[in-house]
Amino acid sequence: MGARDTRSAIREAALRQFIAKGVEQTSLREIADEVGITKASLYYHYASKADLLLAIVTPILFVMRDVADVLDQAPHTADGIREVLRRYLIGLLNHRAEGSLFVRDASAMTATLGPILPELIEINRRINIWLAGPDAATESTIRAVAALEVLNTALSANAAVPQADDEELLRVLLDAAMGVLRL
Amino acid sequence: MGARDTRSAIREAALRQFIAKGVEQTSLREIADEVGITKASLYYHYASKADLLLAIVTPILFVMRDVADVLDQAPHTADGIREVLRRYLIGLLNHRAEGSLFVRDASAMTATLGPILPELIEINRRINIWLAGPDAATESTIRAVAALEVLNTALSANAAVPQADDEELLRVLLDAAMGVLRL
DNA sequence: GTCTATATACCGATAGAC
DNA sequence: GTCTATCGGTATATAGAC
Repeated sequence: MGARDTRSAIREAALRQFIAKGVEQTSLREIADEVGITKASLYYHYASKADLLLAIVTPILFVMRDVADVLDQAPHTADGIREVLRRYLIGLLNHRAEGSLFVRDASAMTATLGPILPELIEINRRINIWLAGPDAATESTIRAVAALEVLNTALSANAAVPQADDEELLRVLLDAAMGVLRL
Repeated sequence: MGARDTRSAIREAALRQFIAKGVEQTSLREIADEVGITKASLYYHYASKADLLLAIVTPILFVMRDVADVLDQAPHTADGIREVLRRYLIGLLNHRAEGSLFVRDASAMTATLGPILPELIEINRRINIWLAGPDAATESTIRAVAALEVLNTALSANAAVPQADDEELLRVLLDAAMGVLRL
């Protein structure tokens, strides 16, 4: 097995166990066991547990950057807002496994992800402010936070609504989030 | 300081640190230090870390039981649904500190809360099914999950929307959740 | 009830042979 | 790249004096 394959196998085993048991509840030995190597060999591929976790969740950072990049160009109209929400939701659906780590293990993320966490928080803040709109009334801000929460339902929908396919999740959650924003 | 006071002080210090740093990232020594006793003394009051965590989050179990108890009596009409959601949301607002542990540290909860977690999951499932209604179409189920997610926004609203008071959170989130359910 | 001291175990991480 | 062996640290939990 080449280096690329082993690295992938490590990330996949780690992601699976992180989701199943939690980040802190999963030791590097357990991950190595699943891959079929020793803990010391795992350290050859990833310098630390934080490094491994970072490699796993960076796709989420890219999704958020992608959304942030269109914020200033998108018109703050019903269609513009729907387009931003759609982009956010599609990104989550494409990376729901990695994304679910953030909601099921937010404490571990905060404790471990030094470099990228501030950027994620800042992007999230920007999206919230943009969604709330120029008036920035308290009610609008609450609705903006709640609308994103609706989209985050995509991360746990597989467990709660297994019969729903991605197209239906996209359509229903997008419509529900727009409703929360009263659009 | 009597036994009752020490026990309360332990729970309060633990809750504060669990929220600030996460359950797994908080050691019993750190909790004992904040209370001003030693770790060994803490063990006199709580038999284990799991025991302490259980004592902290049981109010949430009572809230959920309270909601579950009215499910079968409440009519499945707009008014009946609003009343169930209101009860759920008021319960969360009254115990948002304890409740936020479940969303920020769900993995630790799963790993630690043996006895009560199955009951919480079962109640959550019952509420979802009741909310989705007798048709149980996929879209209705998705909307039910998303509506509860909107209410859960109350748990993080203090950080995201500090200027919102509880009355406004109750009014806006309840309205938003009803909107998600198309009522 | 609180303490000091300790048992036991596992963790993340490293050294160095192959 | 993978291994064996180990370091240093901290965790939960317990024993027993006061």
